[in-house]
Amino acid sequence: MPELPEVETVRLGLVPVMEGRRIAAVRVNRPDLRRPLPAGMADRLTGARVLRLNRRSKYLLADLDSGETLIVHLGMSGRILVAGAPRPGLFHHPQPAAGRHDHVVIDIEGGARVTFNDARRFGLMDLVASDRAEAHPLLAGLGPEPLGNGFDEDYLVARLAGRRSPVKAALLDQTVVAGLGNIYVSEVLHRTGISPLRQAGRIAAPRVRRLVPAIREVLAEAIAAGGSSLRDYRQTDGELGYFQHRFRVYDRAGAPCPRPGCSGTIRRTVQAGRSSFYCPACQR
DNA sequence: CTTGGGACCTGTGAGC
DNA sequence: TGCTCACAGGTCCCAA
Repeated sequence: MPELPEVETVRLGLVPVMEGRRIAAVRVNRPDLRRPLPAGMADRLTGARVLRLNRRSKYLLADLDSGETLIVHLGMSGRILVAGAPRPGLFHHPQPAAGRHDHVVIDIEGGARVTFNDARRFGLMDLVASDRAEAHPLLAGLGPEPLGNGFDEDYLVARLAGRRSPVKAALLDQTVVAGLGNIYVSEVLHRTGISPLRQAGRIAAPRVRRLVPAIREVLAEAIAAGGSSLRDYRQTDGELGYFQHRFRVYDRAGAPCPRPGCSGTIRRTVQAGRSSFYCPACQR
């Protein structure tokens, strides 16, 4: 579900309710996510103050004043929703009913309630010492942030050189660049006129270089749109993202290619078990 | 080392 | 209405 833009949108929604605030209470309804929740998580979180909320690739990282960092991944179907708590002194204002897959509920001092909901339970949480967070096995192997300084044209040319896998797979490889997923790879390849089927190492360098600004553009536009909502994904206030209305190829099999002057038809194919969408007429 | 395939888990929509 | 199948924003593990 959530790729980098969706996770960044969630982070932006959580910053105002979590940063600088103390965690008042934590309830775990189901500890068996993709991996078991860390031992004693509720106790280790309770009372800690959130210093800063960061993102690395598709991971959210909450640095706590306890010296630990909470790592959260949303998997395919994970959501984080924020609700205001009942206001003291007022007529009782009930919290929204607990949802079917509300696995972890975090109450923030001052009244906000942050709920982690994940139907498929491919998401995960872990707690690590903050000074060793980057070395965490989940994070250590990640490639550069596509919106950061460590990602540029020369780097990508070098990383794709010699690769025989399709460029679709190469861009989904989180050690090459961290944060792209199935939607945005398809969108980037359409914008650059590169077929997802093309072998990564056999794309001329000038075309590889064009991928870099295209990746940055697509991600930035999607973040500005609050991400893409297909099924599960919501912003933290429950609103849908709206970048799905701007998809040029993803989930649009049979539709005419939106590229000006192109008369092709969007096609769906399967690569490594995942759908790819592209225009066979203008993507080569 | 790289690459592909299956596994993990639940929900939804299409087709019969 | 009810069943079955395909498919879904991700990642890990294992075999070739």
